[in-house]
Amino acid sequence: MNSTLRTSTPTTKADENRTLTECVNEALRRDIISGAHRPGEKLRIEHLKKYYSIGPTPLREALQRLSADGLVIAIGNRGFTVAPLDAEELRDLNIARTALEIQAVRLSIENGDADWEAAVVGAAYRLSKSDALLKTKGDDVLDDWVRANEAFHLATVTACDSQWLLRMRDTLNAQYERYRRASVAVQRQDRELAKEHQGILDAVTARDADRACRLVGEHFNVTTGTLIGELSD
Amino acid sequence: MNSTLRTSTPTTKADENRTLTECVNEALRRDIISGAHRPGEKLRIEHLKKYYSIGPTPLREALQRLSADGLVIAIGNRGFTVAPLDAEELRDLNIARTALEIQAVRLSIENGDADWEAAVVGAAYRLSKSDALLKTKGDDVLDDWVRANEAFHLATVTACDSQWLLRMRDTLNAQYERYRRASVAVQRQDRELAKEHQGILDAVTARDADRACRLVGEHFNVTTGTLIGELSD
DNA sequence: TCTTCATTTTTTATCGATATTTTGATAATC
DNA sequence: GATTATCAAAATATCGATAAAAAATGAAGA
Repeated sequence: MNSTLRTSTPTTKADENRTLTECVNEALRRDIISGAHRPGEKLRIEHLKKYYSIGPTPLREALQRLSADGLVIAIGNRGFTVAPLDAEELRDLNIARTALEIQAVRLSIENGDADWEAAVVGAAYRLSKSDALLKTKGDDVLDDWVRANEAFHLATVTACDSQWLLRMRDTLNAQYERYRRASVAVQRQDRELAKEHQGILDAVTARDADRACRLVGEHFNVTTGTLIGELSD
Repeated sequence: MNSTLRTSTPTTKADENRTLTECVNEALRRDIISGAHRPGEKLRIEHLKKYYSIGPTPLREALQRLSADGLVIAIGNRGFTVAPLDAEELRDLNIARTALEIQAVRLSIENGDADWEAAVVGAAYRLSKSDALLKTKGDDVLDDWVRANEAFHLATVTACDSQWLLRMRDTLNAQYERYRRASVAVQRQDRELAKEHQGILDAVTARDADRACRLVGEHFNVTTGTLIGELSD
């Protein structure tokens, strides 16, 4: 029943059993995070209807959900826009996501079992491969690196045993990803990202929560600093 | 144009300029937090249509927004239910909200100016009055106490200078408030709540961030412990 | 008595049409 | 010339109706 929505990935079998609201919600989310819909852009219902080949009702429902997530700004009687990007907000965002990440890492180190630790080591190894590849090749491996990077950081927090912590973290990560994608600095690997990740891994396997949290905080601050610098240009 | 939605508060002037989606969203939110719609309850569109005297479209839009906030569970083709309450989730929730609150308090103490400090003192004084009243009288002052309590804690964090931190905090507070309301322990003032609040105030005015964070964390844990104990009965 | 399957009923999801509101352009007034 | 008023055009919000899906009902067979 569901037709393929105008976005990169083709319709999967899983889509069959989904409502149009869910499909268009995910498509819009992807397109906003990836930058296909640019920050500040007006999201006109009539336009989106054609773009995603869908009626106005599921569209509006998806937009309402996204506005609760902060990816879309909804103003009564004045429609919807993509949430804008702004250097000051990025600083703000980094504060909140660091608070959540650090607590999640701390709890994971306290609670995590051997399987968790192994998964972290695996994700770190995967990321180190992608890191190395990124230095030689260019854009084509960037998507892979972004996924591996996210997967590594996610692995470090999965044992925290708090769904709410992870949920809030997800929400903020989606926001943060927009800033990362909007930047060209992801390609410029001036920093020794690999070493920072290795340091975090070492602290995690040593079960040194304080050190791990400190390193994660610094890691986030450096990344954010780079992005802010670029955004202020 | 907007008719009064079936909820306690009467239509205010501000309502005039709001969309029905916004109105019903707030009404539903209030009614879910207050417990008028009980945890786990099925939210049937047909029923709500009559209850709030409104069409299905703004209703569904509001429900989608609330599901992004976690107050409502939306399952495709199976409609909406009020998110259930559960002792394990409360523990989880408390972890996340404590992480945010503590970081917000720490930043507020670092950034807050004299005006902020004065506002905290004022809110604490207001709360102490309500605290005292609660010991003698009963339910009729409970709403006032809930407001004063929330206002005090909010005052301690407003200078944190991170909208995202405050936004996430709001989301989790709404959830937490449901557990508080579902409990009868709010009335049982066994604990020396007033003293705990006084301790937090002292630490804040002394600009002792570490002590303030520790006290807030303990304060949250004790409150949550009481609620969990009651929920497990 | 318990399944299984078909049928009915209820509930949910979606569309198309309409009413309302805002925006933009043009004319009128100070 | 700047400001306000008026109207037309566009966009948004909302409703009622319909299509689609799930749940409930009940009959037939083991």
